[in-house]
Amino acid sequence: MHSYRSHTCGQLRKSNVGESVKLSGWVHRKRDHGGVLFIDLRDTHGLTQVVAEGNAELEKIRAESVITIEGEVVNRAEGTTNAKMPTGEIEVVVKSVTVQSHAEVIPFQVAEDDGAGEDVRLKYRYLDLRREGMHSRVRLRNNVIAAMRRRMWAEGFQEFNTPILTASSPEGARDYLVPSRLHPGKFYALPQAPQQFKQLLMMSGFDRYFQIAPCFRDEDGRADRLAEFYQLDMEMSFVEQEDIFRVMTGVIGGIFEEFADFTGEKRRVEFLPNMKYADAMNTYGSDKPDLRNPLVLCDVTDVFKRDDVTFNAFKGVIEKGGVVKAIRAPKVADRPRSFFDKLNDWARGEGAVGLGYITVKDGVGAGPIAKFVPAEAQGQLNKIAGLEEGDAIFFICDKEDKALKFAGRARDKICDDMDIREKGVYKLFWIVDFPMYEFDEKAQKIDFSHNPFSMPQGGLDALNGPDPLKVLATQYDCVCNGYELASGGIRNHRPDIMERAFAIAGYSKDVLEKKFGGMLNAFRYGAPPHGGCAFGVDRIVMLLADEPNLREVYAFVMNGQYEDPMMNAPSDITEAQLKDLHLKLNLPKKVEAA
RNA sequence: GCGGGUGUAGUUCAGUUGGUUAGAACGCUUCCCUGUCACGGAAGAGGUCGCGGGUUCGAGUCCCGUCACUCGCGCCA
Repeated sequence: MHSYRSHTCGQLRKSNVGESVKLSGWVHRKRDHGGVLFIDLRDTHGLTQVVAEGNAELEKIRAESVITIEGEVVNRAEGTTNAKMPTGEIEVVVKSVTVQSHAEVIPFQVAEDDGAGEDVRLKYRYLDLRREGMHSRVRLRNNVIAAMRRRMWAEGFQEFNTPILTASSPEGARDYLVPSRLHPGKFYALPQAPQQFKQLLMMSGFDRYFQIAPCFRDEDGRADRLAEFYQLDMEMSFVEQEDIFRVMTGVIGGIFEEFADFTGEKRRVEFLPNMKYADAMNTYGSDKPDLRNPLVLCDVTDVFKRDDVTFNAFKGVIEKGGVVKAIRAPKVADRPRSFFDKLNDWARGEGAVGLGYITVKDGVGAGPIAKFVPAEAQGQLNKIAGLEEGDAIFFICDKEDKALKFAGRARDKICDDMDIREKGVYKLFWIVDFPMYEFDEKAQKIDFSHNPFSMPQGGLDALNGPDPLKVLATQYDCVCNGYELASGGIRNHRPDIMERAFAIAGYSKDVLEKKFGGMLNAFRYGAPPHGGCAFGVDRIVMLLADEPNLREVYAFVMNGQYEDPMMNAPSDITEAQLKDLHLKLNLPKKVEAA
C-alpha cells in the first residue's frame, strides 16, 4: 500500500464504496460530537469527510495539522449527504491515523475568509495560500501562463531566456542594481524588460521570439504595480503594426475568452477598433480609458471665453493659456445636492479648486455657476456638450495637459458615483499613434515620451521636419477596462534614424554608443525590420480573477513598501559581505538614528 | 517626496458629550454531547487601546509629534 495516499481528497465517489483507502491532508474543520468525530480532510484537490469513533488522537488534533488516515469508503446514510461537496455522497471511516505534523494555533482562519489584513496574510503567506481564494487564483495564474505558451508555440514562436544580470540602462525607470564582486565599483542591473535582448534575437535571425519574462523596476508601487512582475514578452521580424495586432489580439483575446468564467459568471469579451492616442486623451482624458464608462469629455473653452459669460475664475486661467474641459452626466439634475457636494469634496481632496457644474432644469441652466452663463451662452454649451433636459455638466479648467488628466479621473469618479459602469465585459482595444517626443517642463527640453527604440512614423524625413513634437511613433498600447495590458512598437532598426532620433532628445552620438553600443552595432550588420510588445501577465490574471490588486494573484509577493514580511527582505548584510563587494554604506540620518 | 484612510484581544470589528472594571463575533483552553458539515451546549483565559508627549480631577476618546499599513498623486522612457 502507498505510504501516504491511495487517493486525493477530491477523488472518492460512490463507485469507491467498500474500498480500503489511504488519505493524507490538512485538518480543515473538525466537528466533535463526543462519541463520533467528523473531520473535513483537505488537500489541493478537495475535501473529504472522515469519521472516527473514540479516537483520542484525533479528538486532540488542531486545525491545519497534517494527518494520514487509513479507512474504508462508505455510503453516507440518507439525509446526511452533502450536495455542496463533490465527495459529499461518501465518507471514510477511520481505522488508523498517523499524525504527520501538529499545527500550532493559526494566526487567522484557513477554512474561511475572516477578512485578515494584508500584513498578517503576507507574513504567513503559506497559510493564506491554503485558503480557497488564493489557492484558486494562483492556479488560474498557472493555467493562464500555460495557455500563453500553448498559444504562442502554436503561432510558431520560440521561447528564449534572457539574462537577469545585465547592464543598467540610462532611460526609463530606476534599475535594481547588483554590485559586482569581481569588478570593484561596477554593477549589474536587473532588467526592466528584455528589450534589447529580444531585438538582438531578431538580429540573430530568429523571427518569432517570446518569453514569460521577469521584469524589475525600482519605482514606488500601486495596487496594479509591483517591483517585480512578469510579462508575456514577444517580438517578430518582417512585420508591420497590424501583423503584431493580428497575432496578439488572437492570443490574448483567446485567453480572455478561455478564462472569462473563472469567477463563476461568464463575462463577454469585446474587441473594439484601434484608438488614436490623441483621441483617447481628448475624449477620455487618459491613455488607458475604461470604455465600460460611457462618459466622454468635450471642450467648452469657447463658451467661457464669451464676453457675456462672466465666470472670472475660469476667464483668468483661459487668459493664461488654459482650457475648460467638460463632462456631460446624463439625467442627474434631480440628484440631491449631496451628490454634487461629494464630487466637489473629492475634487478638492485631489488638489483641484473644485468641480464646477451646471444642471439643466426646465430648459434653463441651474446650480451655483449658472448665473454667470446667460441663456445664449447656455445654448452654445448645450450644443457642444449635447446637453438635454435633466442632464448635468461638470467643468475642469486648467492648462490643457493638467485639465485633460484631471478630467479623465473625474470622468471615472462621476461614473462610479452614478453607478453606470458596464458590468460583465472585457473591452479590449489598441491605442496607436503615440507621440515620439514630449516637452519636459522640468528639464526644459524635448525628450522621448515613450520607447526611444520605436520607429518614428515617416522615418528620417519626419525627424528632419520642423516640429519634432508633432512626430508620431510606431508605438502602441493594449488597453482593457482601464488597465494598460501591453506596450509595444515597431522598432527603429536603422542606425542613421536612431542617431537622429536621439540627437533630437539631446543625446550625443557618444552617449548613444556608450549606452546602446551593443545593439547599435548589431544594427550595422544587417537588421530586419521588426517589432513586438509585452503583456503584463499579472494584470491579465487580475482582470480574469476580478481582483483590484496584483497581490491577490501572486503566490509570494512584497507589500506596498516593497518589503517581504515573511522572508524579511530587504535585510541587512554583514560587514564581510560589504567588504567582498567593495561597498561602504552612506545612510540617511533618519535611518541611522533608528 | 506629497495627500486621503486606517491602527482597540490571535483575527475581524464596536466603543456615545472626556467619566464605573474597555465590549462583541470568530478563534483558543477545559468540560458535556453518536450524524455533523459555519455542529450544538456550559465555563474560562486572553488588552502596552501603534508609540511618545501634552491638556484635564479624569484620555481608547481632545491637542501636538511620530511610526506602521493601505489607497492615490508625483515617479513608472
